[in-house]
Amino acid sequence: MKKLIVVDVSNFIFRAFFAIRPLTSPEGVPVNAVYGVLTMFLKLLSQYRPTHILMARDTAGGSFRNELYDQYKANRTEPPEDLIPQFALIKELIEKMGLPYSEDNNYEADDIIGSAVTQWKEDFDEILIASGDKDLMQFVGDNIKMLDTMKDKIYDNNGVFEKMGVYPNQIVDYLSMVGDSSDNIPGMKGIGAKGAAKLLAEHGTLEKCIEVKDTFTGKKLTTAFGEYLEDGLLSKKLIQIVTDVDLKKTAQETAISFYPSDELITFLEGLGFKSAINKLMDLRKAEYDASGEQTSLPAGVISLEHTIVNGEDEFKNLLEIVDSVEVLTLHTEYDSGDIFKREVSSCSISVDGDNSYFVPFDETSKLTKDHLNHLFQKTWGQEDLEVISEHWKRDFFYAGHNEIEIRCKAFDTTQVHYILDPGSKHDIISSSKEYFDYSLEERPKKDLFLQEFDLHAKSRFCGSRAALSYRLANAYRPELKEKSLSSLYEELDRPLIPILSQMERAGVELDIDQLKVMEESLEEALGNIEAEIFEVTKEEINLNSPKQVGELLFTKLELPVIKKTKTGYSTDSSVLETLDGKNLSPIPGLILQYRELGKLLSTYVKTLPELVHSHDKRLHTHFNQHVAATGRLSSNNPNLQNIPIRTELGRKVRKAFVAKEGYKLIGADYSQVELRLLAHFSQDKTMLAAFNNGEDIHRQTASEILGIALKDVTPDERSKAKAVNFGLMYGQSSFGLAGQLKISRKEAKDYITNYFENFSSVKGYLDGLKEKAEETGYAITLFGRKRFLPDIRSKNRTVKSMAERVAINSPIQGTAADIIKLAMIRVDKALRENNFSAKLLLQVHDELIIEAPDEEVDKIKVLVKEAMEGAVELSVPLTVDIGVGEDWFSLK
DNA sequence: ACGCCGGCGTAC
DNA sequence: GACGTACGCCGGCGTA
Repeated sequence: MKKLIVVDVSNFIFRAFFAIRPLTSPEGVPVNAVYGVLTMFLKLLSQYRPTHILMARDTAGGSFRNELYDQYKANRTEPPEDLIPQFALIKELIEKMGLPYSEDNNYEADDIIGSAVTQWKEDFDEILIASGDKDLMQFVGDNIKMLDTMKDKIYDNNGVFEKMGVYPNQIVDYLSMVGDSSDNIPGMKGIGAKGAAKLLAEHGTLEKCIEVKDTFTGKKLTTAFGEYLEDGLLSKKLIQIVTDVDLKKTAQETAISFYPSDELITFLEGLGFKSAINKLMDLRKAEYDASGEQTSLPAGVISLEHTIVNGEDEFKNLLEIVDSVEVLTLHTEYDSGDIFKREVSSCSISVDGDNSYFVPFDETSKLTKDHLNHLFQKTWGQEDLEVISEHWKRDFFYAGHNEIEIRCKAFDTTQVHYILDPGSKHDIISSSKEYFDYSLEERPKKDLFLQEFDLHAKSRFCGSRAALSYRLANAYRPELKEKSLSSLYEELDRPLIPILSQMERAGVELDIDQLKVMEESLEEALGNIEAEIFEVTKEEINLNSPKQVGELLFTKLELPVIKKTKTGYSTDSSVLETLDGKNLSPIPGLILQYRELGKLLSTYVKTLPELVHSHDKRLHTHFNQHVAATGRLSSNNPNLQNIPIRTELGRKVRKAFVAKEGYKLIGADYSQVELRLLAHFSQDKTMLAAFNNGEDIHRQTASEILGIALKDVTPDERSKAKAVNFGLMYGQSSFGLAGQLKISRKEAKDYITNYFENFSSVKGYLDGLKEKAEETGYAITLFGRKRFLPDIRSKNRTVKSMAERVAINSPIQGTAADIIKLAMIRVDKALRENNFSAKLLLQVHDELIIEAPDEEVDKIKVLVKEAMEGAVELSVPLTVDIGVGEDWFSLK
């Protein structure tokens, strides 16, 4: 994204001089304009973040316009006495700051600006003209906008029209008629702002007006077009800005590389600018990225205005504003944490990133539910409107639950930020800091849902979020394009949002009675194990405390220390298993049992029933789409993506996840997606053949690395091969594999060596991933999802290796995540199009759980299998296993 | 009383 | 130093 700001320096100087109270340097020289200009420059850099800048300066002499018209600027008095010495200081300031500038003895700053924006239009994605001079509005168009830094307003085509009553291409004609008293441009006497706007609205141009002037009636108009027509034509010549001045610079040469030099600091010290120096010193501490570009800047000032809308007329007025725009933020606040009972307590709308309208709908509001529904219909209900929100999934949830139709285009700032940089934070406070160095108010913790805030505080809190969301969306759009991530958002992550919201609404039925039975038996078993342990130790400790368990095992019982943690002895399951294998004491084995049961009890059996919702007696998890850096979903409150399956006992928890009466659960899981992706990406012949022949991949792997026949592979050999397969995708070392399989490092190393000899292309592929990531700075999935890995260029070997493992894992895990997201969209679409009542309930990374009425089950099985297997075409088949049952345990 | 962190264990 | 991505429980410790 290349963004040029062209600064009208003289304009800045005069505005700064009059805006800032008189100041003098330690030496007694007036410096208020210098100070003001410096502040404006810094604000420009931090708030509008240009990549390029050009300071357009006037020179001392007159311009060609004085030859054209001796009265040009004749009404200008000399600049105020206090300002005169400051011109040279500002010139010096610009040079000491190293800001690119341009000037020409025969032309004014306006001409430099006109020439720059005209000649370089194609070189930038966006150009802002920073000036208060209306004349310059004539250049506004496609990617050129006018920036008023004093009011923090940006005028595009429509903005110019709103302010002036005419479009940018009519500005010259407009000013020719109206005149400009500051430059002593006469205009046509008798025509004012309204008259000119009206004439131009009717006839388009001054020339057209002249053609039809004989039809004009009214004395003023006829005199203006008679007697004062020449004035108008002369005015036009004076107003027209030259666009072919030789700028003596290329567009590239305006790139900013601003770093506060010692020289600049000394200069400012001489002027006595202490606070500005502090700001600049902060800037020195700011981070610089690999290319030397600044990644953070000193605090910018964004001034926002918030209007409270709490009456019929204001509401109507707001609806009119809403009607007139194509994009807006609608920030909703809800009144309770109960997802089914919550009501909207307020809406904040911003249509420009500067102003917000706060519409309360709580008990203090004069507006009714009808108003709210009307507002939703005008926003969420509009197909051609883009609505920005920081939490669209919540909005979809509310809308779905309340049968409000959403037809607009959803711009989710949180999700888009995640796509732009999945490894970072995505909340609006962090993003506002990151992009604008703007500190949004934190949500007050204690005052739940803002109830205790007064109206103004609420409007400020919500309104600033709405405005900043708007600004963020503006900043994200070009970045999405630039990073080629638009279609990922539009085709994958955005369509998934309403689907996730619908899954959360659906929830899953939990058989609490079953868990109660399980709870009692677990409690009893735990009591027994505890008693057995204390029987031996003769001392009661808290078995849930790793610290106390460590003391027991290694201090009291003096068992060999296997592994240490940062804080002391490790007592994790691998340690306990090792100790148990040595038969030195019954305690390690008992603690293992205690841990397994305790985990089940505390995390699942006791906790899940507490989270069943009174609304429908079902569990409603939250699926998070912007948490896992690879592109996976995550689930919380409760986490339904880590329900036990590996141990016999743990797996029984799944019996409590049941289909509702008359329905079945359908489980559909991708078979070995990640390994299939490894085969596809690496194009390894052996691996491709294994999958294409429908072999058991782990058995096949064992056979290859051990050099034995498929039929001779033992279960133990197969399980070791499985560990090798998975380890590879995580970038596991021989050390790690050895530790996991409890074999020697030598043995582990041999496995890996044998693996790479037999699957020769895999090694090349994995090494290629690391190299590619180091070269580009990111890891990328089949669908183009990028994960930026600055650490991969680190000099610290540990840090670098970590990034390399991520570079290996992310494309595989991330592509699998993209595939199932696409599958979910396909499944949801197919269910809808065929009017099935079956619903998606859960996603567990490579598995979908659907609840279907008994009579739909057979059709849904076919539909889901097709939708999932056909999500993407790979070099190996992508197969899905389907099971149906009354509960999650019994899927067959 | 509350929050944060470490250790641990569950899933894919 | 050594296996990727998550969430959540518990104990322990520091601060209120």
